[in-house]
Amino acid sequence: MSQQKPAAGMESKCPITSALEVFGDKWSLVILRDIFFKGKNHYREFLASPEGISTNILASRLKKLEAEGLIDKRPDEANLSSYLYTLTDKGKNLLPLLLEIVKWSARYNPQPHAGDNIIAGAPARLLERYEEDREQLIEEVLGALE
Amino acid sequence: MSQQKPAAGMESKCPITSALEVFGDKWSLVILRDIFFKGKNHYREFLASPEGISTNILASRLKKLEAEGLIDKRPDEANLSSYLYTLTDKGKNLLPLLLEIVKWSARYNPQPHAGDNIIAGAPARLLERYEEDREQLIEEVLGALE
DNA sequence: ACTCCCACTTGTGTTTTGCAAGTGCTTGCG
DNA sequence: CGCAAGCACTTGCAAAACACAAGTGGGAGT
Repeated sequence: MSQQKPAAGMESKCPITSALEVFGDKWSLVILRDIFFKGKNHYREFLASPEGISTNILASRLKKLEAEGLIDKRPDEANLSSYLYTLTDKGKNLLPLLLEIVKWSARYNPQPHAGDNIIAGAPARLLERYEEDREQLIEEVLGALE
Repeated sequence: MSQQKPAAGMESKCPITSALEVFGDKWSLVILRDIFFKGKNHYREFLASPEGISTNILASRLKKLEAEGLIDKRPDEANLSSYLYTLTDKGKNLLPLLLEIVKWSARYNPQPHAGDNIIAGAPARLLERYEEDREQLIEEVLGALE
């Protein structure tokens, strides 16, 4: 079920192409960002993101991300009528990629000033730390997910 | 500063969202990959990639990438009826991001064996070098673009 | 002048996405 | 219990993006 294999008879693909098949769409990385940097875990929280993902697209993306093994879905013990979406190791290992995106974007697509989230709100400090001590920053962000 | 709610039509965007608006589609990174790793520079070369991009989509992506300042378009001095598409500095600085994708993909989406391109063909060696001496690898790939 | 090659554009059908509304299960409350 | 409210979706339909095939116009070669 969680096994990912190249379809039979399929041309072998380059790493970039196969990665794009997993998260190379408009919404997957936004969802992962919400988990990594905003501490979101619920369907309703992803829906509330300012980008405004549609309910059907969100549902299908969560299903796909789970099928690809990037996230796990389980009942929320604290609220039995809802579910928790959390990163698997495979998903967590996308953090360096996300940080490279933030780094590039901070350099070339500077934003005026944003409010209430770690990456939009404090990219400069985050990136400073990224340059200084990348590994520890990664550990720290991952630690905050628990 | 005061926290700013996303006002109608003018919400401040996070670095990830704004980056995805630039290259977060099915084809942009494939085109950039062709330039970075396959040394391609012509419309017809991008068209010949095994992924099979459509002519209209390729044209629109090249236009968009140029508009975003990731690539330059200029006449090919060696063949005046065609154009060269080359990376700008802004585009070149996406290399670390591409390499992170390759790294993640090599780890979690392993490919059997591929033929004739640097990343699909020799990801292991490339990534070994990435771990050992990231900066020099980046310099080297960029140097090969000249 | 005629034919290639080249970088596109145009037209048409299909797939993906966006939006609004609805569904079914669960929970809290009188 | 009965009922409303919250939750995670699903469904139906319109709009947009995309794939595919064909065509266009300019330049170069012969």
